[in-house]
Amino acid sequence: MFGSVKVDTKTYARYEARSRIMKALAHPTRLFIVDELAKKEKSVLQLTELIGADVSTVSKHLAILRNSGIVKDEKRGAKVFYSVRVPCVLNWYSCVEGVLKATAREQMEAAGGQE
Amino acid sequence: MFGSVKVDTKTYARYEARSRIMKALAHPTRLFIVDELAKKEKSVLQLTELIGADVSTVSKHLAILRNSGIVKDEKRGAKVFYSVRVPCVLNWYSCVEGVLKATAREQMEAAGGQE
DNA sequence: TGGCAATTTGGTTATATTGCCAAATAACCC
DNA sequence: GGGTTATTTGGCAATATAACCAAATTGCCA
Repeated sequence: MFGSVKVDTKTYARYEARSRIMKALAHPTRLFIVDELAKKEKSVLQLTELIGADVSTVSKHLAILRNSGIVKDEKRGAKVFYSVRVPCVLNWYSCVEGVLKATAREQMEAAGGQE
Repeated sequence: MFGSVKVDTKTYARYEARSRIMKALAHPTRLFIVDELAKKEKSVLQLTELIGADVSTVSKHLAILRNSGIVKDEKRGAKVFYSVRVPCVLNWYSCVEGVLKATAREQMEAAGGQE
C-alpha cells in the first residue's frame, strides 16, 4: 500500500495519524459532544443526559475524542469535566455545511433541470 | 438517542449528515487521494498506481468521496477524472497538524517533565 | 471503614468497513 | 463486430465499531 514503487512508511504513518483525528469526529454523537463542549465544559453525566444513551457508551465516545487530542478532561472530585482542547475543529462546520449545501443544490438542479 | 427528553429527530439528522462527510475523510488512503487530487485531477488508474492497491479498492474509495460531495468525477472517453469539488477541506490540515503537534508536545512534557 | 456517586473497563452481540478477486459495463480503435 | 483498456459492481472473508449490561475503579463523606 502507498507506493508499489517505494513504500514510504513515513508518509503512510502521517496519513494514518491524520485519519485517526478524522475518525474521532466521524460519528454523530461525537460531533454533538464537541458542539456541546464548545459551549461549556460538561461532566460525563451531563452529556449522558443530553444524549440519552448509556453512560458507558458516552464515556467511550469521550475516550475516543480524548485519545485523538480533540478534547481534554479534568478531574474535579469524583467528576470528570471535559472541554474542547483544539477549538479550530469548530471552524470545519462551515465547510461541512458548504459541502452539504453544494450537494443539495446539485441534486435539485439534476432533478428539476428541465420540466 | 439524542434526547431522553425530546427526541429531536431533525437535530440528529443534521449531525448524521455531517458525520457522513467526516467518515469519508476518516481513512488514510482517502486523505491521500484528496491531497493528490488537490494538486491536479487524476484518473482512477493514476491514483491506483500512486496508492498501490487494487483498482477496485481505489474505485470504491473514490465512490465514497464522491457520494459525500468532496470530490467530483468527469468522464472523458473511457477514463474518469476525479478532482476536488470543495477545496475548503484542505484548510483542515493545518488544524489536524495542530492537534497532532499539541498531543506530541504534551506527551513530551509528561515524559520529560522532571528528570 | 463502609457506603454512595461518577466514571471507566470488560465482555458480548450486532453492524459496518475494508480489501481482494472475479465478473459486468462502457468507450475506444481496428 | 471483436479486441483492448478503464472503471464499476457483486461477493466474500477479515477486521473494526458501536451499543448495551455488568463489574471494577476512584473519590468523597459520614
